[in-house]
Amino acid sequence: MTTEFPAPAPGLRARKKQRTRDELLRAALELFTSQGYEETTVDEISEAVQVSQRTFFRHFSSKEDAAFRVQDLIESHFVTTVSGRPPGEAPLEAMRRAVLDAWNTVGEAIEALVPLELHMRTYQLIESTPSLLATHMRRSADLEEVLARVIAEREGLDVDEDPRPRLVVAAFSGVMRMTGRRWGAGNEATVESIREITAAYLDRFESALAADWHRG
Amino acid sequence: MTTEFPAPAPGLRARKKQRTRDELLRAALELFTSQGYEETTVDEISEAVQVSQRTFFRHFSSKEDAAFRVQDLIESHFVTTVSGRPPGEAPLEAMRRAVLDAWNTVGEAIEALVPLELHMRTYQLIESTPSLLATHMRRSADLEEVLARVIAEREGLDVDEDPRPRLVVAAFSGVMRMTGRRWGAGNEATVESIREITAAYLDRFESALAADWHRG
DNA sequence: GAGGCTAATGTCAGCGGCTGACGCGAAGCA
DNA sequence: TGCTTCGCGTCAGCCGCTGACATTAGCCTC
Repeated sequence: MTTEFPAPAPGLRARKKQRTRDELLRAALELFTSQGYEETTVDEISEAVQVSQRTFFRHFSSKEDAAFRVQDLIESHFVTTVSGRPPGEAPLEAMRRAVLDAWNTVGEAIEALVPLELHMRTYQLIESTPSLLATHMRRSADLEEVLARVIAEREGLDVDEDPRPRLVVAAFSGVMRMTGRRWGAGNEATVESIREITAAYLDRFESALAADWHRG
Repeated sequence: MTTEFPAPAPGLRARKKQRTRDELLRAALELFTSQGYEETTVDEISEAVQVSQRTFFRHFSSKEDAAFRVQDLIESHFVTTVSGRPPGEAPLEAMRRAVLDAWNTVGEAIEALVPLELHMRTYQLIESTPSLLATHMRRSADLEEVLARVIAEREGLDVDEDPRPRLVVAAFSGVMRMTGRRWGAGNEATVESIREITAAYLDRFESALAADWHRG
């Protein structure tokens, strides 16, 4: 556990670097959420961490990059979880379980970067800031593509031949976007809250798909 | 027709202004499509029209604004057309007819701004430029909201009470986004081509919705 | 543990998008 | 004709972002 193979005990330099990165991220999100994204200057962020502006851009490719850093983590976490679902599950079921699972386990991973509550506020900010929302939507489209390929592979399908993987993912993503929006608009900025909303929407969605629409 | 109420015969100054605006738009799109959006400088655009950079920003709130000016026209044209459909038509049918109608009539309106073919190339550019695509998707979401309200009003529904308007519009928009993408990826950059693709996709979509899925 | 090597940061100069302030000259109007 | 308006040019400046070079502090080897 101390000096093993996959953990080559990062040296002081690496740790310092990581610390700077973390502090920059925290300061950025704190400033973004407290005074607005557009209103926050990269100079302000760097100054808050006592670092030059250039250093900020060495750690984050852009101001937006900082805003979406935690999302990166969450999304890759989700993709990994989906990939790990047993092959027997139907695609929608796998994604449903994966997203609920993910919300249970991703918390501590987030917490290692920034306080969970800070991320929740950041997400609300993304939903309410036009330029960030635009990027968020494009990123979601990218994620859909990745998911479609994962699902296609699970089912042994060619994503360019069979439209169903993309369709399932599109429907699922639609529901997820809806929940994200609904949650972002509300006041319950907690993980439990988003888990609940997600579960509720997915349940309704799936039962609506499965039910006989021509009966009650 | 000459000096009527809604057309107060624009004076020389107004015409000059309009001319400058048109030239700027054309030059911008021409440069965007020929050398790329990010690679084009506002200075280049202004210089091509022999005006100061400041003048560009007096006519366009941003570089992006120029890229989406024609889209603005098309979208408002489409919304107007939908609003004008007879109330008897079902929502999906109204939107289907509106979009096909719109493609027939919007051509000359576009042509009044820029050559049609230039707009077609611009659309393809939007689809293939990340930052523009992001904005495009956010704009589509805004348009969905507007459409949902139009549909809700047609049907005498409250858009915040009944989810169906938003659902229908979401499904319709999904199909439209798909056609836009497919068309943008292809080589047939003509209005006829996009009209054909649109009609084909909508037909398949509607029949898929209407058909009995449990029979061949 | 003294040397050189390297990686993280600071500094500086500069580009491109965008804005406010001010002045000018031409179009509109009395 | 003279006054007003308004479209435009100019200038200065902020902010996001980048390349180039200097500096220093961790590290690595002898």
